[in-house]
Amino acid sequence: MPKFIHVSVAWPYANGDLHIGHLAGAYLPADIFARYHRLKGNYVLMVSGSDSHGTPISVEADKRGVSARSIFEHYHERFLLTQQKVGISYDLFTHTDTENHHKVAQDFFLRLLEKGHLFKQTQQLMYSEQEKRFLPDRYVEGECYICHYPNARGDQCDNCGNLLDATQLIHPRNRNRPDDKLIVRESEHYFIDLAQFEPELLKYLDTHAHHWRPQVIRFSRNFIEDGLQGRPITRDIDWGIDVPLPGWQAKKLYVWFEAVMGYFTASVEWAHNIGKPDAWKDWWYNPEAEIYNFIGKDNIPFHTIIWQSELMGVDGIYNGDGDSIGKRYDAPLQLPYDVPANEFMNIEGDKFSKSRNWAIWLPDILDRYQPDAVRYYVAAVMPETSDTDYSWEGFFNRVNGELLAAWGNLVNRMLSFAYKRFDGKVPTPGDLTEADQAMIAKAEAGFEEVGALLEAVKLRDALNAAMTLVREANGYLDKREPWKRIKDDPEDAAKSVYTILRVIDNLNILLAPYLPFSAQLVHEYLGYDGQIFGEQSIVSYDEATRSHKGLVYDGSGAIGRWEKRALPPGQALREPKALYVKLDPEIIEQERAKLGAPLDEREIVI
RNA sequence: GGUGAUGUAGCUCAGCGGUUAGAGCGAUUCACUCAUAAUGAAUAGGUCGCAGGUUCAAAUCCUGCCAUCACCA
Repeated sequence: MPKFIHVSVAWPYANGDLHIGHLAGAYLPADIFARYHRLKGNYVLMVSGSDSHGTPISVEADKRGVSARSIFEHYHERFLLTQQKVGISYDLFTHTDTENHHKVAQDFFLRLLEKGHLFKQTQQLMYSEQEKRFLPDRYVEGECYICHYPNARGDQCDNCGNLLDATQLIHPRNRNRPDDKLIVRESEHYFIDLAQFEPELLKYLDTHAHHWRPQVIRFSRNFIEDGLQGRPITRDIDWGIDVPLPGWQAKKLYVWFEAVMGYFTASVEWAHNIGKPDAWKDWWYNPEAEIYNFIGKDNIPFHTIIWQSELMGVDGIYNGDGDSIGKRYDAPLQLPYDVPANEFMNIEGDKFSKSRNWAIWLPDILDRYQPDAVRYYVAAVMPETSDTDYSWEGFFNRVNGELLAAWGNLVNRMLSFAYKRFDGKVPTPGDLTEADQAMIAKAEAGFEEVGALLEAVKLRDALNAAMTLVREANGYLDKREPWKRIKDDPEDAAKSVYTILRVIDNLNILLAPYLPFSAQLVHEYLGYDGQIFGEQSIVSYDEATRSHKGLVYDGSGAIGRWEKRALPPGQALREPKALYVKLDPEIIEQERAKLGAPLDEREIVI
């Protein structure tokens, strides 16, 4: 029975390009996981989108003197192109400024209000007399009341690192208008009453603890033990989703409150786009479905506490409960089954920093390196259990020494040998020797072994297991020596060459979730037609007042299956070419020299 | 200050109560030449941060300390 697998992927802030941390933290693990489940024949719905709201977008817009909208549209476009280029196979990658997202977020708000999960409270906030508005914390500067550093920001002090309350700063001032007068003023806001959900949250964590990563469970439990506070879900800003209440139009929904809903709203949008408006319920109301949230560790409480509370609070929404679509499942709204949060990926030993440009930008490196090379290295050092380090020497060693030398070379050496010496066809062997059969059995057993690791979201271990089989295949060849036997015992050479091609065919599927681009090439060199995976494309969608673009995946033509493949003897091969570009050792120093230096944005070419 | 993580071969890491502590890379030697000089085999290399404790048995559990880091005050 196929399973319903929802792959919810963290929503990137659309205020700058995607970098290697995004890829390692969420997008690549999600994509590998989704591709595996598609090969298994499961129903996968993988969604994400650009986070269009929030202060970081406004800050970037002010810095450049343009509108918030133009900032997020610019980066949304670049996110689409970047992720298409590196092969992140979203069923839908949309953004949070769609009419659909606005409406669903407002409906969530109203339903939470109606069910008594919200309360109103007055807050003290910094108000600008010149701008006639409440200032976001980042726009306020002043003397730190802890360490007395004179240029602390309203949200955090860059000198002592403490998080600050903007209203307590000594001599507060408007960052953009030195002569402005700031006063503390009261403003009324809605809060979500998280404490109401505590017993259910603890029960939820208990029932999932056995298959969650230990650090995710620990962090979530500590968060609850520290005491769940009401959290404000509205703000006095002008860029965001309107609070859907009379008299509240000047305020907006807080970005953290509405952005996590994107997993749900994007599912609803996807169903609408494919013309089956209630198809999303197969994941969100189906008790058999499994929802996985792929995020970075900085986001854990939002995805193990806050999002669950929102979902519990709106249970029953759009499920035959006063809506036009009707009921499809008689079950509560589904909570995430697993939140496989990744740790951080540092760069050459130092933390990522946008301001110092200590970063590896995806559009930049995808200009120079193959997507599968980047995917391979990032998967090999994926921060699943602890922080890891991206180093250019590591990239060079892994790509040249493992991806190219072990796997690419195995494919190349035997496909070209078969192509030249066996008349461009898969050899027709007689009875295989014991060693041949054992080698085939080992490769076939990989579907169980690697598959179990992938299902447990142990992606680095799964890759290691597949690469171990690659090494064994190289070892097998060394013993069977078809290049010698072709001279003295051609029948025996036919057996070992057939065996190794068949092994390559199987290993290629095991590696396909990691290396989708080269897997397709190997598939074709072996003489097969058709696509292992579906097609990605960028599509424009119109709503009543505006339109937006999304990255979508069409798997209808995909023929790849996670199962043993019996390569047909006699099948015509296609002339193989080397799969991977060999890296020059010079790149190590060249790339290191780029770190920390300013980098201009360039057009992304697919 | 509190909480938590990390500290294992030259490097990157796995192992988290039980036979002589493992893998990949790097080093050395040998084999091979089909292949992008790519592969395979063998060898060398560790008192598992330090000090105590629990146990028949500890890298693995407990306590303290040191170092590094993260989160929260």
